[in-house]
Amino acid sequence: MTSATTCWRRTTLKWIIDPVEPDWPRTPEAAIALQERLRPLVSTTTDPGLEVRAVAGLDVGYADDDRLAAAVVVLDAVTLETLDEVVVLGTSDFPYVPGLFAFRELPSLVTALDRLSVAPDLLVCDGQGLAHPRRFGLACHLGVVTGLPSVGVAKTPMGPFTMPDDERGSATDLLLDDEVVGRALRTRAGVKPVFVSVGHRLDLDRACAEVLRLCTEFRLPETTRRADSLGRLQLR
DNA sequence: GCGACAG
DNA sequence: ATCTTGTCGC
Repeated sequence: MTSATTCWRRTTLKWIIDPVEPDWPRTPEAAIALQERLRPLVSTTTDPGLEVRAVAGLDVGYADDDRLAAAVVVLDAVTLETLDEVVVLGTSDFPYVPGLFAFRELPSLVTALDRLSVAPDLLVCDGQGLAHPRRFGLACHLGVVTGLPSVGVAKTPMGPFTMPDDERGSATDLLLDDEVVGRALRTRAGVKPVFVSVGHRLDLDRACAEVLRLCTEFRLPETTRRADSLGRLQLR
């Protein structure tokens, strides 16, 4: 059982849901059951007073063996100055299964988040949020367990989509089972779009606006890029 | 049944 | 995810 409304550890972040203990799934069946149990907790509305000052970028890099590096960077949302960084070395215990991606990366990411000394206002995750077969991708899972607003930014879509216009900022709906689950967002002209979906405590418009704001120079948000290079560096 | 399927 | 050279363009 997940123990609700208790702190997992007492640090910068207070965990709304016990993130991994004691019943962390070890089988696909148990993982799907946990997703379906947590899915109703997802919120798609933005707090009226939400101000994103500190943005966290999360990414996991893999080595040749079964080692991985979970990296979290916290940036000033305006200046993009680094406020905090944490890297955690771990192993991949759960196989990569589409739809269960979170179970591979979430434990190490949670450990990294727990070691932050600056609390972020928003989590920018490398993967899907609601654009997921059970509407509970990595970004939703991280959002729900931390209680923080979160957004998923994926490099490839889960399903078919229509290509947005070439202009930066243009977007098209991402549909799954006749339902809008996110957007294909052009973050830079002449470059493939990214696939944005709500994770938690955010509406889709705001999610896209926050992502666009972080894509100052490249296709991917600066948060994701920094976390990626930090993890890559630590793996060597 | 078969293929597709975030990283 | 990761393995990689060159190449086009700002």
